[in-house]
Amino acid sequence: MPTRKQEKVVSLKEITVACQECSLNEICLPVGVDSDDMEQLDAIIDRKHPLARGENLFQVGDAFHSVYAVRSGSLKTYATSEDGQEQVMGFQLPGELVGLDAIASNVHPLTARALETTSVCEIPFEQLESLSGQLPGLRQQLLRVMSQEIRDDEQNMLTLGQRSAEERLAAFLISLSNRYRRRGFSSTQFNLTMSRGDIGNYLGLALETVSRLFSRFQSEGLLKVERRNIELLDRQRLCNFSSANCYGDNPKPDP
Amino acid sequence: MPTRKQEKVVSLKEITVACQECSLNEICLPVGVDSDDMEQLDAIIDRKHPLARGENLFQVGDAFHSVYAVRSGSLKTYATSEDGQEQVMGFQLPGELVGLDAIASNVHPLTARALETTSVCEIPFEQLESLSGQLPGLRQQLLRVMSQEIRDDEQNMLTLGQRSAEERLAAFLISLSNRYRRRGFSSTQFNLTMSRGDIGNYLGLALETVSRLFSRFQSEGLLKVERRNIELLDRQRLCNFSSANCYGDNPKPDP
DNA sequence: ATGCAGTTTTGATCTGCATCAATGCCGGCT
DNA sequence: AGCCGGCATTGATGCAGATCAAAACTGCAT
Repeated sequence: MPTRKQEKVVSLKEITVACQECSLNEICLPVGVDSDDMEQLDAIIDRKHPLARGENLFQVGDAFHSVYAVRSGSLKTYATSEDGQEQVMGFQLPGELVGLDAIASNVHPLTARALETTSVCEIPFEQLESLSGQLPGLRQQLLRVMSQEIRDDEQNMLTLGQRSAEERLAAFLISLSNRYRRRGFSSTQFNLTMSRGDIGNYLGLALETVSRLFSRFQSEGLLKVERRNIELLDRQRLCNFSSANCYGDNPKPDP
Repeated sequence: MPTRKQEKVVSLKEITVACQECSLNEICLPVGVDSDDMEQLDAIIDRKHPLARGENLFQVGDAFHSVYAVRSGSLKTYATSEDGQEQVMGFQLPGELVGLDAIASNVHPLTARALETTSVCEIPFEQLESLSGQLPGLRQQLLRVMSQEIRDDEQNMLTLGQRSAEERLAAFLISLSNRYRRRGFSSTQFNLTMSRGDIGNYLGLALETVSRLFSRFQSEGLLKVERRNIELLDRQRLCNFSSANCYGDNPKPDP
């Protein structure tokens, strides 16, 4: 996350912010839910106190009761195969939902771990589901969010299936950049909250390959990287590199 | 599909089968929907006449109006990148739904093409969505189906991200086998309705690699392959090969 | 400060699979 | 029947990226 200076000094006392006042309002579940309805949604949402870096929100095999929206910080989700190795499935930034993959089986198929101090909203699924029966806006939004997740996963399959290492990393950085911009953070300068190993694992690459590519991108003037701090210097060129469609990706420079 | 002798002689005249009488009833959307409710679901479903091999059900960029359930035959879904190359995202067998990835954007992000003569049920999404507001069973089932698709895509990411060519093909065959069994077909002998190229593309492999692996699996006594006809001879060993969890995969031999 | 553990970088080597190329096979069409 | 075009098999070669190895850096605890 871009700034995390305050993590240690902020009061751990829970500060309750209603959905209406939440700065993520516009990019979280409530999109498309009108304000009368939002009160009802708000009523079932539980704000938990923050997780420390390395703490698990839930683990593989845990019974499924709730989905979670990230309020601040970030998570990684990963599966563990029987031989013990991890496969990172995704990273969640503020405003994004986790746990939707557990609805079908009622058991979490992935572990969600905090990459930094992270707070989430807990949304009990049974209540969300039944509320969505009464509120068409909420129901539609829930379906849209799930559909988008399917879409994103398909995009990842494409990346893993036929992109080169360089294309994968470029696409990953552009995606992060877009997601940060959407949330009002800088899209050209941000902190990677995950390790090189996590990135490589997620992209199907060795961590050494990720590290080498960062060095090469830097030497080619595409970006500046210093440990986990990234500055994208030539977003356009990076975008071309990624062989993703970059339409509307670069509408205007950051504020 | 296992048997397709009748394709050419079957009457093209549409034979309407209500969901209640459909043999896919138990594995399609109606699962968990009681019979009173099913009549309502049935009323909005439109049975289209069959697609010929190579025909598209919908294409990239088409406006989204409906999701479809495969009744018989099979489809592949694929994206096309701007440089014109395909990425196969999945194969749909009878009882499976296509098009759920278009809800978020209202535009189909993939093309769905018939791999053989294929018939589908069209389910207008607006009606499905509003009906799901009234029928909790249907709503829950819809969420489960979407959640399962997210789950499956995650599984594919794992396969693409860190499995060897041999593990990928083994996992693919086991998955097909399971899906056929679920539908009441033989799980040990079936026809691949897709080309080697499609399989390779889907698995992130060159078609030559797929071909070589088939030959090798055959010489190792794992299976018998003759053109597109597959017979799994040692499902257990193949399953171990796939390094997927095979619990409950092999409960009993085929009838 | 100093030391230590985790992370990252960089270098050297190896290998699985892609790619290129050629031949064989089957099914459809005339 | 015989030809043609798409699909599949099989072989030879090359390379992107994995793996192995070691050094450098960062932050934390003493």
